[in-house]
Amino acid sequence: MKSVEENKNTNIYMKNIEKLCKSNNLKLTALRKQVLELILSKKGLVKAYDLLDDLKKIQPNAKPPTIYRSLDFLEENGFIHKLQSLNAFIKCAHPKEHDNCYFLICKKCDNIEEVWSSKIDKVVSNTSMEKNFSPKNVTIEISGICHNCIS
Amino acid sequence: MKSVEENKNTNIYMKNIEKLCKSNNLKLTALRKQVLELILSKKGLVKAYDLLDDLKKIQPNAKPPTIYRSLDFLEENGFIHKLQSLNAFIKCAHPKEHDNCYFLICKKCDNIEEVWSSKIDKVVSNTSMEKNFSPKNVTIEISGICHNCIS
DNA sequence: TTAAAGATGTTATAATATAACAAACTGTAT
DNA sequence: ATACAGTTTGTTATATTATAACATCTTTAA
Repeated sequence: MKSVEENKNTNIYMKNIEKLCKSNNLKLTALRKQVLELILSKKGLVKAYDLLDDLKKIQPNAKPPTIYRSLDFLEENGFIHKLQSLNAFIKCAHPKEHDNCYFLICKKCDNIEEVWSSKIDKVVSNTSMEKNFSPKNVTIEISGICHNCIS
Repeated sequence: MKSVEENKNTNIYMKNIEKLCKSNNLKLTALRKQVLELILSKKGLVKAYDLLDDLKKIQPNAKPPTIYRSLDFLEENGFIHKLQSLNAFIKCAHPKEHDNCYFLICKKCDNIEEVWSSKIDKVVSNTSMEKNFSPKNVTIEISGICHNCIS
């Protein structure tokens, strides 16, 4: 059961996404919206097939492609991130506000912190430039122990 | 068919790995060595099941766990890397010489460059420290267009 | 209004990875 | 040498993650 506060935050988040889709001419269809809402309803990470199970409760005929297509749409447009090292998905904390971000993944409590840092961006673009490499997608995932779990 | 030069490099590489295993008290068994040699025999990336097919030519009874266990050993000890965004493996360019590294992955020619940079290391450890996060494993994969493919 | 593009439905299968238990091997203390 | 503990490998089975291919429906723009 979600708290009133959480529902409120989810609503604000969805309103923002709807606005962003409108202004970017993106089609947030009923299905895509439903999938995103399911992702938001989780505290942290979501696995594709867990999401599929959830979706099946609403749309019993949902199949893997149903989920993966929506995930593709949401990821391409920066509303969610895929954590490559975990084969899992998570909502973007600040959709359309920044390009690259990185993730601090706690091995103990599974908490994920999405961090944005101009310093990281700068280092990535500088080191890429040195190699005459033109970066498009940046994956930075750091697993370790978070502040809550360091005793 | 590999050139004389490539074979020579592979031999030097393997000698180094053998030395490292000896000094670190690691068991480079025949199987693990064989798997590593198969990885070295590829120019760049290797997929686990391609490797399995290769291994089957030598050991017809090899099964997925055969490969994955060896890959685990090789990765744990820093002799190969797993590219999380591609579900693929690649030899480590400088085994035991540095901790973290990152990868420039060309979308056009599939070339992978392994890069080490103290600047990246510093930024990762600094930003982690700011968040009171203790990093253990760092995944940095940058896909884009390499210097050869930028026209 | 109709053709083209895009989104979804559906079936099937590909690709990646691990669990669980048995057997063989390795090192070591006795 | 021997027995035992720990590690590695063999083996069967299955779990998990993801996409191909084609049909149908919807939306959009000419």
